Amino acid sequence: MSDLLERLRAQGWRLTAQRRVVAEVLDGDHVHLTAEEVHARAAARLPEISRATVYNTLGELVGLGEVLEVATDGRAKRYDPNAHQPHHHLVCSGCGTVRDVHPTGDPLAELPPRERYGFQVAEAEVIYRGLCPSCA
Amino acid sequence: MSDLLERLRAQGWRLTAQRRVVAEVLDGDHVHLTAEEVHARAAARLPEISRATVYNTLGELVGLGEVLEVATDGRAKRYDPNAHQPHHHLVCSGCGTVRDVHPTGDPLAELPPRERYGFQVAEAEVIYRGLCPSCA
DNA sequence: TTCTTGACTTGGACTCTGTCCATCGTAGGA
DNA sequence: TCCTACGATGGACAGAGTCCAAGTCAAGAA
Repeated sequence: MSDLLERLRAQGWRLTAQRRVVAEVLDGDHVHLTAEEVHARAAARLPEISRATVYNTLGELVGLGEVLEVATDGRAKRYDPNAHQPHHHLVCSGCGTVRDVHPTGDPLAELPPRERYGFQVAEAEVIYRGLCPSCA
Repeated sequence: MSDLLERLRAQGWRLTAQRRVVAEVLDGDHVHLTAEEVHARAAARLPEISRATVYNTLGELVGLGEVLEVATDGRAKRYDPNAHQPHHHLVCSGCGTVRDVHPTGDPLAELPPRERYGFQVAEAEVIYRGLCPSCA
C-alpha cells in the first residue's frame, strides 16, 4: 500500500489527504468497491471529501494502471486494486459479490486469427456468473 | 426473423406494431445496438414509439432468451439478437464496434473447482478488447 | 520558515441511461 | 362488432458519472 503511494509520488503525483484516503480504502484482497462505496468509506475518515474527488482519483489510478475498472453488471463500475496480477472475476448473480479467480488457459490464445477480424487484440476479460453459497 | 415473431406469438406474446418494429430493428448479424439506437431506428419507421416501450420490449426479449444484453463498456448496454448460438465479443477500444467471435476452448471448463469458492457457476462471458482496423 | 503557484478539491449543475406510473389505446378472443 | 386485459405513452424520477468556476493547499523556491 505504502508502495503504491511511493510509486505514485515517484510519478509526480501530488500527495493529498484525499488521495491517500482513497488509496487506503482500496487496499486489500478481493476488494471490488463501487465509486459510491469508496466515497462512503473515504468519508468515514475524511468527512469533507467530495464525490468529484473520488471519481477523479479513481480515474487517475486506473489511468496509471494501479487499479482496474470492472463492469460486473449494468450498474456502477467496480474498482479492483489487484492490478498487477492477471486474474478474472466470479460474480454472484444474487448479491453481486465478486471474487478474483485464476482460470487455467489463456483466453487470448484461444481466439484464432480468423476470428479477429483484423483487430489488434490486446486483452481478454472473463466474467464467470453464478450463485454464491449464501444465495444458492 | 418471422421465426422470432412466430415463436413469441406461440408464447402468448401480443403482437403490436411497436414490438414488431423493435424485433425488426434487431434483425441481422453482428447487431449490437444500444437501447437509444434501437429507439432511433424504430422511431424512423414508427415515429410515435416511446422510449419506455423500447425498454420494455427489450427487457421482455431478454427475459424470453431471444436477445442478449451485453455490457461492453461502462455506458449503455447493448442488445444482441444472436442469442441461440454461443459466442463471445470482440470490442474496439477506439470506436466501440462489436463483433461476435467464437474462441476455441470453453472458459467454464477452465475454472478449477478450488477457484470456484463454492459458487454454482452457470456461465462465462468473455470480452476481447483491442483496436479495429480503422482505429489502429 | 515563509512565500508562491499551479495542481487539487469542492459542490452544485448537468448529462446519460434506465425505471416507474397513471392514463390512454388496441389486439384479438367471444 | 364489442370488450377488456394487456400494452403503449410520456413525463417524472433515480442512479451513475462528468463538468466547471471558484477556493484551497502541497511542495519547491527563496
